[in-house]
Amino acid sequence: MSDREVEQEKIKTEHSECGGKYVEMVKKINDNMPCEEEFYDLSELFKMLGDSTRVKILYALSQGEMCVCDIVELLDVTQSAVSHQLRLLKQARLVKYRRSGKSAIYSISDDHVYTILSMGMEHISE
Amino acid sequence: MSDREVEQEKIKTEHSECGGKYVEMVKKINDNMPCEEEFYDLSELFKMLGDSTRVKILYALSQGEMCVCDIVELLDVTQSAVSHQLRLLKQARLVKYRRSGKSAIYSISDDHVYTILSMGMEHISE
DNA sequence: CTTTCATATGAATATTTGTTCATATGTTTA
DNA sequence: TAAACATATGAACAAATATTCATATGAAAG
Repeated sequence: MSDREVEQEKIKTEHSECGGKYVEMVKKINDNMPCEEEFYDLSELFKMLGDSTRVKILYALSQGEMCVCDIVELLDVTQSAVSHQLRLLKQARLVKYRRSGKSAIYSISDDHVYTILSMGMEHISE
Repeated sequence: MSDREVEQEKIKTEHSECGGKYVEMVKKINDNMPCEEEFYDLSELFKMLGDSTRVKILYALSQGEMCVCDIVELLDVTQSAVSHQLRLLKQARLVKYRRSGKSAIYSISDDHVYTILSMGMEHISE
């Protein structure tokens, strides 16, 4: 009996306590549950959007590419703080950048980011 | 001169240092910038999705309503932890619940939540 | 009315995270 | 090459957060 089957048995038996109304459904969901890593990645993605400084940066960049000092002006945040957050956003591949002379020009890395942001904005305006 | 106008002047003058290529754009964006509160709410929303326990809970509930002990079975998390997280999700109005006998039955509070989740999942599978 | 089951919650703890400060890197201009 | 500017980064600190443990509440069954 595989670990998975053992787990299934556990659900069938132990779970019957609380009415058992949802046991079958839970069993079915359990079979199609995304793996740990997917949930981790998903939460990491949202975590990046879960800070107001970063969300402001992303909003700004959603209006067009700009350099770090533009962002510093636009938001009321230290250059250092912006730079640290940009590094995180870059690591998460939510933004990309290129150098142009003394400046570093940042931009949103793909449209998905913009879509998720808009979805969020739509949601909160209710 | 209003505070806003003073701010505008600051952008025009101080900002000209770094090339000035984006000054006009930044000025324009600054005019249409959502307020602090909106950014706060937006980041709070995403913060709720930015934890793997909560994201698992929401995924589970996206498959259908279920009681706390179902969630505990499905995820590998303590009943206490689930309960604490459900409280946060409830406060953020991402889930709602009703009582049924001894059980508390939770469900996703509206379709937006499901949409945002799906968007996220789509994004990470690249 | 006492016991049992399902859920909630407060306090404590450990970890994560964001900002600040100082300073380093890299690029242009004088 | 030195000075000025734009950005990046390491270390330290403070604040926020997630889990655990113990226990409380609340509902149903005996």
